[in-house]
Amino acid sequence: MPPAGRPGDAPAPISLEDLIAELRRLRIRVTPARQAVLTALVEGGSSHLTAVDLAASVQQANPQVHLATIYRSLDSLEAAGLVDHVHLGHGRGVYHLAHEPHQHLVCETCGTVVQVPDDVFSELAATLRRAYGFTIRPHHFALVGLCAECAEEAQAVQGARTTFSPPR
Amino acid sequence: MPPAGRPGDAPAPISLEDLIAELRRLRIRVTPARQAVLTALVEGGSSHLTAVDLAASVQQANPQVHLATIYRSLDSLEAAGLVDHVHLGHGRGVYHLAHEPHQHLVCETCGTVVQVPDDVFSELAATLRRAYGFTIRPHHFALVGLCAECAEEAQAVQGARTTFSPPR
DNA sequence: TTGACTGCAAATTGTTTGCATCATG
DNA sequence: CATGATGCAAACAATTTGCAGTCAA
Repeated sequence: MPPAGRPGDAPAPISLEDLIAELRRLRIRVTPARQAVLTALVEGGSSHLTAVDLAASVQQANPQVHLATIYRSLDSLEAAGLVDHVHLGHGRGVYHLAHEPHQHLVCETCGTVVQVPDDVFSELAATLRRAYGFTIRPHHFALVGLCAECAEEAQAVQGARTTFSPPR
Repeated sequence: MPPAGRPGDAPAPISLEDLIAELRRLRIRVTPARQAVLTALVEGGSSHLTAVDLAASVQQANPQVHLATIYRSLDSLEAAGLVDHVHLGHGRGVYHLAHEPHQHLVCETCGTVVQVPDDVFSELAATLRRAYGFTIRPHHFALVGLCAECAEEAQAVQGARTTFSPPR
């Protein structure tokens, strides 16, 4: 098990060159679009970028790259194992480099994303495998709930109907 | 948190009448559409119905009920706390009566849904609250992974590129 | 009676696809 | 040079919304 990261750990440094080398090794064509997407992801650090975010970023350097191409690039990069995408909430997916598996918690009130190290889930994963034969791959969906702040606030407003309005 | 159900509990029997009484108590109008949606959900038992499934079911008795109305009914029933919806995978949401909180595991290969009792998560929930101040509300998203069968199969095919193709 | 609910059509959002063209390996 | 990648427009699926008519309380 990797050493448990603390919240706020710096993202593991992976260079664009490494990623491109990896593509070459996998016999996956290194195209401008793919390079641009990877660049945007590397520059994005550990942030959570939607396809549209990535398109905006990519298009600063390559204005002609179409959103559809972004999606296709992401697909191939994901198939290659360089990229992961996660669903943070109703619909939109976000992408990040796959080199450091982590789980996401999203606050359904304010949209804050908390990253937690993978091993927090190891116990649950073991339980589920034992009891249900099910192997979770938890990275693909965020866990939804309330961040510290919003939970506190919710306490305060206690009594008002709890209508969940996740940021859309 | 309500008292945790035991693993394997039968779904608590809730009658249409109870649900409608609840609506009345909450001063929420009892309309044909809402009754029909509740009926479909009750009849559906513990299955996971999409809005379209529900529309089909509802429309057998009330053919004029529009899908948009199904969505609006579900919204109000959910706001009232009678219904929950969960995202099982890319996009589509499924609805069920809210009387028995449980977590969903979805196999990303075959789409099988496994329900697990809430209390399997209590430990994780405690950990996350302690370490991150985050209160998970896990019902809203399914945990994705591989069911026993598909995990086995994946073992067999080991070596082939793992391209995730969740049933869409 | 009246405000909440409904039907319908049309808009939105996020993502995918067909096809002709282009460029990597 | 062949295959796979791209740009574009158009298709898609799931969900939401504006509006005018209808109905539960």
